[in-house]
Amino acid sequence: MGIHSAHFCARSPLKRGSFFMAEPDKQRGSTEKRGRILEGALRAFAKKGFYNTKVSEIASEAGVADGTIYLYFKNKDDLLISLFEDRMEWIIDRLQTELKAVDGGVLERLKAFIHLHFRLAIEDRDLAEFITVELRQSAKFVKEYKNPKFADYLKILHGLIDQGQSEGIFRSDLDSRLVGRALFGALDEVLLQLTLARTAPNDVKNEAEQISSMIIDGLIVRPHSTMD
Amino acid sequence: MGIHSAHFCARSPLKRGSFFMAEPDKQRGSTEKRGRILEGALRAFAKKGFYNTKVSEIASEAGVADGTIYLYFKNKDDLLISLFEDRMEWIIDRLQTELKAVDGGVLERLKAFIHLHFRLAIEDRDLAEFITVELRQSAKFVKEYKNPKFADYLKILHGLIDQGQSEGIFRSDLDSRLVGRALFGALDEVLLQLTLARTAPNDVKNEAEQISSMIIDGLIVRPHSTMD
Amino acid sequence: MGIHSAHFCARSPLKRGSFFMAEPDKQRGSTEKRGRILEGALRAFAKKGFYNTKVSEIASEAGVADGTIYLYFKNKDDLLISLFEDRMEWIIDRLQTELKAVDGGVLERLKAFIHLHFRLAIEDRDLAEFITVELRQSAKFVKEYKNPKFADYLKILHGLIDQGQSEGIFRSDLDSRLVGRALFGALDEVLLQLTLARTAPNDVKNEAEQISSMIIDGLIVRPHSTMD
Amino acid sequence: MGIHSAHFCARSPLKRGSFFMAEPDKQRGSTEKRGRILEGALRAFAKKGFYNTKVSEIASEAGVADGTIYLYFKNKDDLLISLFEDRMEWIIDRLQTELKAVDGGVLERLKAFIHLHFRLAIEDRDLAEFITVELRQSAKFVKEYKNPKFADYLKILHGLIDQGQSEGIFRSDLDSRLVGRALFGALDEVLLQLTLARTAPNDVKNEAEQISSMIIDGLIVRPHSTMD
DNA sequence: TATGAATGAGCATTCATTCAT
DNA sequence: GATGAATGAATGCTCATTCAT
Repeated sequence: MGIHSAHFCARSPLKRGSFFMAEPDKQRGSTEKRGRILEGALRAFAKKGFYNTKVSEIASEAGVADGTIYLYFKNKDDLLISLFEDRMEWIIDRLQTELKAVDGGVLERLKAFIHLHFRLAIEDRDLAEFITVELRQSAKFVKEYKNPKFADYLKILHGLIDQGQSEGIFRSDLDSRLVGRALFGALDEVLLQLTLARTAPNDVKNEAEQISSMIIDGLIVRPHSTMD
Repeated sequence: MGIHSAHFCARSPLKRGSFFMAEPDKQRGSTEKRGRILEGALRAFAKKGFYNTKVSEIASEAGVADGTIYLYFKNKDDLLISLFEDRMEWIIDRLQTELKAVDGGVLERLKAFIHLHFRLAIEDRDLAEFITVELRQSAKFVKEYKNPKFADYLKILHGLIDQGQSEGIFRSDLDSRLVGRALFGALDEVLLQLTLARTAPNDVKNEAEQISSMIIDGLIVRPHSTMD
Repeated sequence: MGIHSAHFCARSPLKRGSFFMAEPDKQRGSTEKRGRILEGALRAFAKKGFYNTKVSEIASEAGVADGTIYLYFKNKDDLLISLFEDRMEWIIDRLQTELKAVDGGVLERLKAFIHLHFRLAIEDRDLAEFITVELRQSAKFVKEYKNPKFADYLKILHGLIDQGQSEGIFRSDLDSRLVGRALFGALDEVLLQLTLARTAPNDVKNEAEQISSMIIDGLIVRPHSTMD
Repeated sequence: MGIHSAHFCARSPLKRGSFFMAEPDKQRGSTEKRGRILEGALRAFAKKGFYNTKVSEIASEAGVADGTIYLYFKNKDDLLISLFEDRMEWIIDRLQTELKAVDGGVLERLKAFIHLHFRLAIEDRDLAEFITVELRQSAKFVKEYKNPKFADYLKILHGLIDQGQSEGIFRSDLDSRLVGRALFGALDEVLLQLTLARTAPNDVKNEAEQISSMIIDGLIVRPHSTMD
């Protein structure tokens, strides 16, 4: 994981900075252990996939005992779901922060969205592999989990499109939810290849540009649409 | 499976053309059983996913004994891979046939490709679910399977883009392989939603139009690109 | 199997030499097939042991279909037992014939017995391995089989000792059944080594001499016994 | 198993000698469980043979769960091999201890060896049955196990013969390894009968005397050998 | 809290036996 | 009789989960 791993823990671990180490310590110790388990799970799931990863492997990646995992998570499924929630929450937070900082209109923010999507993947390959590969399976087969955080993620995309449409920048003959889906699918599939092939960061940036260009050009209003 | 199931068997089931039923009969008997098992597996995998499907469930879906499966497939992994090969082969055959029949240029053929992609999904929902959900996992975690048939599929898409580029119809500043991937990703993700939501066929057609329109418009050469 | 294999089939396969091949053919065909299965089983059991040998392996060794085996034997256990019966019967026949031909007293016949025991093992290594390795297991665990043919074999040995005792040549303070057992055990164990090590025939003869000498010298009446 | 079972555990169970029961406790707990499993396996193998014994039967004999067995042994084969190692080690230890205590020459020690051999069998019938019946099969068919502990056992016997030969007490025209084998074979076969027939201890002692006498008299140097 | 030994339900796979041809 | 595809009961082993310490 390395340098960036701490960034990926949504449950802000130590924002208080109290002067006393008495009782908060235990709190932090716990939270830190929970975080270690999630990191271990991420690493393991990225490497071997959810179904091929043993709970004991996660434990050893995390440096805790098998049983400890069950102090923080109900079961293996819950661990997977929690990992999604945690990472997606972090991703969403970051997306929103960075999008807010974008200086420009909807078009620039959509481009920023796409570039950030790829940038996150470069920063944490394990996370990228995990999400690209496990998201579909788990959404469908891990109990009845509805993956609300992923829905939130899509809502951001969807919102951008909506806004562009109401501002008259994007074609309004397209269903914004559909466009969001398609865009996510395109990004996700390309990312899958990038992570599996362990493409170099520079190339990744280039690919992001291309995807961005291809999609955007298809979305902007123009005199003669090819809509048949 | 129903009406269309027969269409999805790549091993052409009736090659005989002889007037006598002498020896082909035995051949067909076992080919048919192999086919039944593949169908059962498809149904079961679509319903519960590869890892949650028991071999005995596949057997009972197929109407054969558990042990029979091992007469036709080495193990559960091999069954999954064989199912991919078989269905992808069939899809590719059909794609090629229908694309050849398209009256028009590259643009029309790309549109036809997209429509056919969705049409196939409507014809066999189980197949659509199976491919959208299991393709990624298995490509990565089922032994070292490299999924050559899927590569063939992508090659068709990739070839269309290439041709469009050399004919000056599509932007040549885009990497055709990347575009192919992105397009597949968009189609696949949208299909995933359609199948999971069990969307009505009419809406599917409409969605295909939109995706087609959105993508195409981004690919054609126009005076002012937004390429940043 | 080779040259000697035919010798080991107790059910005399074709001693008649009739001029007509009409109906005897079927008879002989059957008997011959039964013999082939027994030979295949012997080879397979010698190579991999009863429990590690699949019925289908026996079938393929014998050049028949799996199901054919069940036309001649009730089940796998029965095949094992029949093989014992058949081979032991043959061995016993040969022992009795050769012992009858021995020119000399009990002492010479006991020596001949020991030599023949080893000689048979050299003639058919598979048979030797089969009997040394499988006899104990099967005697104990294959149903309630009491191995009457093996009892017959021991009776010959036992009878020789008895006779020697009543003739005053062998010590009569020893239980003849016990001596028989011990002698068989010694021969059997040494043979086990010989067959596993694939010792050359010449050495085998030498070892037979030694065993014979060692045992005999302990059995004959002498002025000062070490009986404690 | 009963009274004597504890004796048969080679891993010396009480190495502590400390006054405190602090840390050895855990150690002993798992060693004890390993021991219970070996005892259960011995009982089960003696009763039904290796191939007819289910792992779950061993578990229930040992009073542990099926899975527990795999915490201590790699698989069923490993359990068998471990059982051999453990029991043979114990037997060898005891043989060496008792032989060292023998007051007398090689002759007395050989007699002691034979008597101890039988005595051990009476003390633990299951062990006797297990070794007499399973030794051969397993040596040959359980993986590539070479049974080094059994080789050690034979070495003791072999060493006794060697010593007797160099002291001029035993005939030196016999190969000591061959004599060792033959002697073991005789003892083993007689033991097989004794255990299967559940002979009374008194008779066993008598039989040991006879075997001992028969063999010894054949080994000592005498003016007129029958070596032919 | 934390541990990790113990549990036992669960499952892929095998293989002796059957039976339609 | 002969075949060998089909059967399905049987079983070794795994691994998520528990719980005594």
